[in-house]
Amino acid sequence: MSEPISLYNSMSRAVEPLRPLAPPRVSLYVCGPTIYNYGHIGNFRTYVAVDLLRRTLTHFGYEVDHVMQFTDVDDKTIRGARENGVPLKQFTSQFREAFLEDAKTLNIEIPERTPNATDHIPRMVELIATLVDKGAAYASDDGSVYFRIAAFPKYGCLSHLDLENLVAGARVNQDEYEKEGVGDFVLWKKWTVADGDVGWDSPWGKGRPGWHIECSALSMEYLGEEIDIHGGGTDLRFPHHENEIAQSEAATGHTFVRSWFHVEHLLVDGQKMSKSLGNMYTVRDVLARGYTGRELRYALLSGAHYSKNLNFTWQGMDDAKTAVARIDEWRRLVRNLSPAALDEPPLLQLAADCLNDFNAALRHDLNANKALGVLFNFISTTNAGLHRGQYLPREIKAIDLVWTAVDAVLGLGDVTESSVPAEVQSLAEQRAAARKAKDFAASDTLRKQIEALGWKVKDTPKGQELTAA
RNA sequence: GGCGGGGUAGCCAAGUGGUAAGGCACGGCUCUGCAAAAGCUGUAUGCGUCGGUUCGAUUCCGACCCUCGCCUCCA
Repeated sequence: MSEPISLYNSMSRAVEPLRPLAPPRVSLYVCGPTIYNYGHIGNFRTYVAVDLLRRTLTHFGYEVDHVMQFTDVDDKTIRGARENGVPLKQFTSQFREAFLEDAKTLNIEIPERTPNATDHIPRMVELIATLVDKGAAYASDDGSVYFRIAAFPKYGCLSHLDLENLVAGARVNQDEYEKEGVGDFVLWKKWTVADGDVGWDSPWGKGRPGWHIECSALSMEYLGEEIDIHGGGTDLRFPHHENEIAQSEAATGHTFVRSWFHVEHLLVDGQKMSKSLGNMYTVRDVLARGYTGRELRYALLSGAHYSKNLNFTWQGMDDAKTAVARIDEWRRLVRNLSPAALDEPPLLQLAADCLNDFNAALRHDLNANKALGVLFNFISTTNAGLHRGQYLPREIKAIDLVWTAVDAVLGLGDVTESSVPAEVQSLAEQRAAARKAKDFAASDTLRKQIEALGWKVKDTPKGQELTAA
């Protein structure tokens, strides 16, 4: 049984109740990365937000059918392959793998299907042919095919741009003289020398698909002509998604997407990421600075609502690290108190309230920050009770189950206790002996040695506790 | 020029027509050999500025200031 949820639809510019075509199924298409390089944290901000969406949908009882393509042919991938002297496929596959690894680092659930664009060229050609037949596209003399914007009066409906201003815009490419209209965009690019051995045969000659057509083709191929949610970074709104709508609806004659989900960009130190500023960080860069994927995920989730700019700073990463440590500390406490092995969650009003508030926050356009606030309030309250020993084992179980439910959405994961190295263990034993002998000078020295090895010692009523720093 | 997003404590960030969640940082206390962790507690009479509507506005309206983004292939 699926529960109602509201999402901001950037087409209508309003938060609307989600009304899937065939509940409980929700079809979700997300524009994936162009795999010519490692993804940066800005890319992953988008995919973490999408992951929050899919986990939330699942949490509320929907069956998510999620497709995300990998763009493995375009100017950048072709250039990269040539510069490295390797076949296109070889060049892109390494970055496809890297993306999946980084997604795993961030505990992002992999979509049900992740097709490569180049595996579906015939489907794209077919779609382009349909558009040509319907008069919505035309082949130029040289063998490229363009979409005819004049044939699609709705053009601009998503980005709310009007063609008059488009023409006045500064960045219109004036070089493509073959086009009938300045706003017309390419569906099929004729082969050029720079493409090397990359190219496919088509009714219009050798070439490759334009960027926009792949998403239309793959979305329709896997999810049908009309889908529930289509998402991606905010920059894709125009022209990419606008063009997708034009292509798809001109071909099918009906609605392509019911709700548009756009994730706002991430900034670094208040500025747009760019190579020249040296602030384009990959997930790997963040790990290299000593942070974990969990901490990055927390920072990405809590930094701002998905619809607003998120300002990434190293200070923010430090804050995230401490916040995650607070959660972890609470989790250790709960687990060490051995919750009862029960299948049925017992009644604990506190736990029920927490889940209700948590759900309410998510239901309203994925308010992750508010949801986290609910969690932290729960942590504070239960920490006090747990330290006082006021809960019965079955109540501790109820607390434990709250985390299970909440983390199914947040995806922060549980602390994984790494095994204590023998050297650290040995130092810890010496320290325990020193403390017993009340040789606190030796004890403090040993603690420093243990810390130098990357571990923290904590003295508890039950003895020392070791955790990886 | 067109369209849109922001301006809330030292930093980050929710939120609502009735008197401000949460995280981080900081101070005090409890606990501790000392720490750590945790708890308790203190930090915005205030939510860009000026007007207006209202019994009452940070929340609605108007003007203005500042800032960010998009306007043809960048998540």
